[in-house]
Amino acid sequence: MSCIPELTKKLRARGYRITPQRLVILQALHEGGHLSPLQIYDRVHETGISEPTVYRTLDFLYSNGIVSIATRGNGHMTYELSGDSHHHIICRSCGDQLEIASQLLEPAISLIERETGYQLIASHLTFLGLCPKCNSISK
Amino acid sequence: MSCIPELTKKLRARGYRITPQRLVILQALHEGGHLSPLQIYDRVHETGISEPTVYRTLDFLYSNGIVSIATRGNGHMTYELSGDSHHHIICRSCGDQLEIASQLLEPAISLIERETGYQLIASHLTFLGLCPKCNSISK
DNA sequence: CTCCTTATTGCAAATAATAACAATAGTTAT
DNA sequence: ATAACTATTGTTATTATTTGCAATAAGGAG
Repeated sequence: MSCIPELTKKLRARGYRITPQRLVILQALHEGGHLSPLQIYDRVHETGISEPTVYRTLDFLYSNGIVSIATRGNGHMTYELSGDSHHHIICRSCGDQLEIASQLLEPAISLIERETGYQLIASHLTFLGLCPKCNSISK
Repeated sequence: MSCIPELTKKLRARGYRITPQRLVILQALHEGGHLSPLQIYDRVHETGISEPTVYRTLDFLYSNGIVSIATRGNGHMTYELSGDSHHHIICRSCGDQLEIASQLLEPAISLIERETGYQLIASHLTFLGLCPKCNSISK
């Protein structure tokens, strides 16, 4: 969806700067997929990047729609590159995860955009639910 | 949606226990609306409830669908009672919040439930977007 | 009502995340 | 290239959140 040159252009246009730290963290996310802040720190701290920078960079990338929060189970967040749009359901009982194709949500999203005037950034939503197995047990 | 007697019944059926601490925290959420863990702790610590208990109780209530995460701006989460179902859009640029009626999402949610077999817990979703004002500026 | 089982709590300590601020280094213009 | 402007970084210190474990108490059985 957004390759590096595109990204840098967009960010610079907004007055932000492209730093080695940001590129390294993007790279780590590219290689690692879903990662928590500390997992990212583990991967990059040998280059001299500090912990606060990891957190700040993730906030920054998140606010700019470049990474998304992939899961928020029990407070622990993991981040991943936005891009390929899909969503997750997590079973609140067994923790199982399932991907949802983005098409299932597209109608609702454009409806919301029309109703509210907002432009949504909805590349990775996470739903909480009960998987069929746990659902039948809990009855 | 779920009054206290109902709740206690449901939780006990699952093998959990109803403690004074849990009731006090529920009460605080009932009175306070959106609250962060530490805001809740401020409200209840005079009753002797410890900080870890606040966090653990919120996790517990969240896993059981009794409270929802209301916002996750910059990592700071606030919790609120589930129940009256509505959703939020937060403008990633100015932070403005808007409520979305749950009806807008209901079709998509039941579609997902049919497709996946999961039963969704989707009383409070948070979307990130750009409000009309910020959207026009950033062009 | 009393005993038993074990979920839940508080305490103390460890880890994760954020804030403040001076120093550094992208970026644009000269 | 060089200079100037200021976003971004690292350091240090602070605050927030989680963990381990012994002590407590909720809820069911007798």
